[in-house]
Amino acid sequence: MSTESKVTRLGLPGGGPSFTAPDLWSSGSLPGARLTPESRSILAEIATVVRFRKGETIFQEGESAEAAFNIITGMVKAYKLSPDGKPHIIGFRFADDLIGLPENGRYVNSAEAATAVTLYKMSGTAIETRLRQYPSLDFQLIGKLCNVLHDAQDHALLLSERRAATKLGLFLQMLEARQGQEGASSGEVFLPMSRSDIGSYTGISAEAVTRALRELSDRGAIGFRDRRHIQITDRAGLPMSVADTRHFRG
Amino acid sequence: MSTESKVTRLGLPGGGPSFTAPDLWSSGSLPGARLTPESRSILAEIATVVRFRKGETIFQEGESAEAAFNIITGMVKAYKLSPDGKPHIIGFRFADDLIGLPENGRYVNSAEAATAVTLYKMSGTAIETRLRQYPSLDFQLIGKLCNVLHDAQDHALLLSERRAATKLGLFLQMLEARQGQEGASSGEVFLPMSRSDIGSYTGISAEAVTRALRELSDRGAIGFRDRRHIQITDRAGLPMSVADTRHFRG
DNA sequence: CGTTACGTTGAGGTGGGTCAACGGGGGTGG
DNA sequence: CCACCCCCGTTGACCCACCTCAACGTAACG
Repeated sequence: MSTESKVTRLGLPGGGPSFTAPDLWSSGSLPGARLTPESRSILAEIATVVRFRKGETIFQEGESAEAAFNIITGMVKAYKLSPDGKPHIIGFRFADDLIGLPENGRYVNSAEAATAVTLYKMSGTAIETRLRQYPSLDFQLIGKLCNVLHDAQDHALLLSERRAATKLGLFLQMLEARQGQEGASSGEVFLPMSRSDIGSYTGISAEAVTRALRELSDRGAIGFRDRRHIQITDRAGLPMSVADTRHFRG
Repeated sequence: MSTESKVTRLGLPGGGPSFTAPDLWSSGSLPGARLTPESRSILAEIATVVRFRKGETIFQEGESAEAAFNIITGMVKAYKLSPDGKPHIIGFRFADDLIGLPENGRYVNSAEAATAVTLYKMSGTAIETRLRQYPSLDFQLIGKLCNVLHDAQDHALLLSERRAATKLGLFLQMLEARQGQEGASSGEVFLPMSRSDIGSYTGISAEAVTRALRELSDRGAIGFRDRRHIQITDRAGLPMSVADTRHFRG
């Protein structure tokens, strides 16, 4: 299923795990500051590089959690199973993101490779040992967790919107912010995932995704370069889709 | 607005902050294990007790985060503002819960006292100092964060459900699990919050909350003792509200 | 070039939003 | 202690946005 290659401490591509960790109370450094070289070398001792092909399952909800992962390249879909058994996407994870954090020894969600991905794989028990030894390390982990938590809360806020166009507007803003971190904020958003995946994340059907994008396009808020590349032409117009369409009463 | 009382290290009611922290990889102890007496006394040094009356704001999204809070008694509503300015409840917090965790020095959501509440208030910079000194302390904090994150993901899963009755079923299950931790799992759920608050949390209107509860009642899944106390009479029947009502095609 | 999955568009049905009206309970002031 | 009031909860009526299904167009893959 997956290829796994042992690497030496010095041989890790990119110099070892590098998930970003914003500050907590002291807002000194910029959001997105990476692990210190020191921390990275500590984690590099226990990291291996693994690869998954598109569509492969990385881990599943409820499984005994033996390792956490740090994405090097590619995109990962994080999902949970609804009570009726259908999967719902709870997040898209990109380079530098940390996935596979457990609770009580078990994964709390599933993860699937949305594209071909390469990951650092770190044994949980080894991480735990290192955390107890190096205070600065888990301090950065706490910051990362706050970041993931923030994402989850934003997702919930998106899901509580009623109109499909508003959901898509927020979704595009989220993607732009993510992609803008690592390049010029060109105003163009890349959608690597399918309409169906977007629907699963935003809580609407794939058809409604198409129609909502068309609505935003008709409204002049966005433009299409192709089906996977969207230009944001009116950034302020994205979230306002609720207020002005609101049907007033006589 | 709020009463604040300095307390000595030994004088803290209950012996100091006591938020629960489940294990990460090593699933040795039960979920809900509290801080060790050692950790609590460390935090007790920097904790004060504060009180808020029902309806008072504890902190607001975007404010400079000077302190984190640990609930002693009462219930707190955590909410965020939608892009259109309306508040959406993202969680209900109870005794032992930790609130006010910041990102980049600012609160990421607002909190309001839903009942009269008493809290431990801990200065952020003091916590940060302690975390750097005592590795075991922030290790427990990491566990707590995973727990909060899990809650946020469950909330998102609830919001992605379409039928109101299913949302309410999941909501009742969540409340029962929370309340069951600290007492006999009597099958009775207490709803301290208003219908409107439930609607805000589940993403539906207050009227729809009433109708969904009635639907569950008609279905035999729940029974009413009064408007705030619900008996769960068919636990398995709560989540199935989607599948069986599903309109089939000919 | 065939096959398959994805994307789009259209038509019809429905769940829940919205508004309106009423009932009930708790708090306040007389 | 009672009267009043205001807010919460409930119920009904109507309508719209989105789900569902179906059909077709299109890109990706061998």
